[in-house]
Amino acid sequence: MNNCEKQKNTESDSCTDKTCQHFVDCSHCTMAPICTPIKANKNAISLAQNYLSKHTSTNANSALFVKGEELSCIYAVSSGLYKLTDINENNEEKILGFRFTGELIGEDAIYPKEHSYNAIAIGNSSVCKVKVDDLFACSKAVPDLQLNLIELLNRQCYLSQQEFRALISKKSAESLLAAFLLNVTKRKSQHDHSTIMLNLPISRDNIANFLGLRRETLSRIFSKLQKEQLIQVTGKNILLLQPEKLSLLSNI
Amino acid sequence: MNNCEKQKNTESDSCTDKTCQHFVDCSHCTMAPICTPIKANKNAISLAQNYLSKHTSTNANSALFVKGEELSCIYAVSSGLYKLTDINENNEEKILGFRFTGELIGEDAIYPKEHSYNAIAIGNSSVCKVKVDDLFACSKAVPDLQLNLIELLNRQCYLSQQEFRALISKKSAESLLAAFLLNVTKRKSQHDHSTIMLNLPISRDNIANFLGLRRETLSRIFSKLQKEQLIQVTGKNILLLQPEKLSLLSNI
DNA sequence: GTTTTTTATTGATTTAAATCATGATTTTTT
DNA sequence: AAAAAATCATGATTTAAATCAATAAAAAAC
Repeated sequence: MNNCEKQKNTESDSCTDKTCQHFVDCSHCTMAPICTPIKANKNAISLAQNYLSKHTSTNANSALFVKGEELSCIYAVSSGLYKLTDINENNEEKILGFRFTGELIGEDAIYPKEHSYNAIAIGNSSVCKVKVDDLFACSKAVPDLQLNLIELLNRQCYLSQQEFRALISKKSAESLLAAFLLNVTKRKSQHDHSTIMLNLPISRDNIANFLGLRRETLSRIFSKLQKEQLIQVTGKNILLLQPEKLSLLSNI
Repeated sequence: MNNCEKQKNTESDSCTDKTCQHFVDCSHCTMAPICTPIKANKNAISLAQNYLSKHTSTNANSALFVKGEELSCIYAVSSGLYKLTDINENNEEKILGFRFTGELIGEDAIYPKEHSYNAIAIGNSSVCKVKVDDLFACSKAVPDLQLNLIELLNRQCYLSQQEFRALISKKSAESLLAAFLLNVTKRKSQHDHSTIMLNLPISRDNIANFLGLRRETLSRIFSKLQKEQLIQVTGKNILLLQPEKLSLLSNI
């Protein structure tokens, strides 16, 4: 059986598996829809042995995979946070998005069969992974699995688009930041239901990079929103004092 | 059999079917991967009757579907061009993307089962459509169909992301336009292999809207690029005189 | 073919964000 | 615990794009 399952059964906060540093609860795992149909189908179990998710961790600032790498697995973040990046002509990093706990990574490489970005851990992080070849082979035998897979892939496609949309309707720096904070809050709340207290372990530089702003500009906007009592920043924690006002701002 | 097929067989430039105004060649259709496996499988034909693609047209400035509408079909553009839009608080249109011949529309609604944007025809346009419920039911019976479907959906997800990336990585108005022209050229060349002569029936207002620029700014950039001999504009036709230089511009 | 409406260009001015510059915090290393 | 490095904040100045304004050119309507 998969490592996720093992860890869940230990009911422990730490993990005996050397490849794993965090407690993982499969019952809330994003990839459950493609793991559970297998378990209900005895004929499929042997097929599935190869693909069922394995848990592995990535050290802070290390790559889970890099751009150009051939697709072998798709991943679901089980702890921590990853940034998706590309390097431009001038060797500068451009951040294309972030992936929080419960979100998929690499699933958008199924078509060109090659990763189109680098996936870098922000802080020590971990993922569950499934081998795509085995997954596809197995899904031929288990119709329910296929439909779940399609929906799972589509869900991430939808989330990625939402993340982009917050950016391209771009108007002022202020509305960009407001939209970003709301987008992240929404995504994180799917998992931990903390709607107004955001723990955001992303550096200002990284946020500015993603939003296409200069660090100085972002810093000024953070100060402005705080002065106007819309947010309260305490280190990496951001308290959204008036989410409705932020929402108005994000739409202007 | 489906209407696409019929039209192909007529070998005519016009179509007797009242719902159809254009010649359609199924052999190059984006949705062929989900139509052809069916035809090779006799048992599946009866199942497939309901979902196999139907050809329908949309008048200029009319909606193929609107935001919030429940997902019933996914579409492949067979002629013309659609814009994907949303309406903001101030009742202003925001263009989220364009879909050219051969590209899918609505496929990203599979997860929330509800369209997240309006699809509006730019000029008289047409699509092939497949019913998703029937398609999914049928794909349970035909494993090859499912895998093709996954790949097809993922391909569009990839293309959509490329379209967005052209927007978020760039800073100056000039690099935005350069990236847009190259992105569109690339996408259109997949279909008609005209790499440097772009027929772009999108108004300046619509391009500016999509790029997040003001019409005046876009107009100035068009003039600038033309003065610098990078492009030559003749009405709706844009000749990319120096694509390499545009590419350099787009990366700055 | 002419008028009306829409769409596109170009100039002058204002403004929001970038850039330049410096110091303050925070984090990491030793 | 001190030193070094990285990150963050804020002021002064410059700049690119927005805004305001006025035509010009194309489409659409008559």
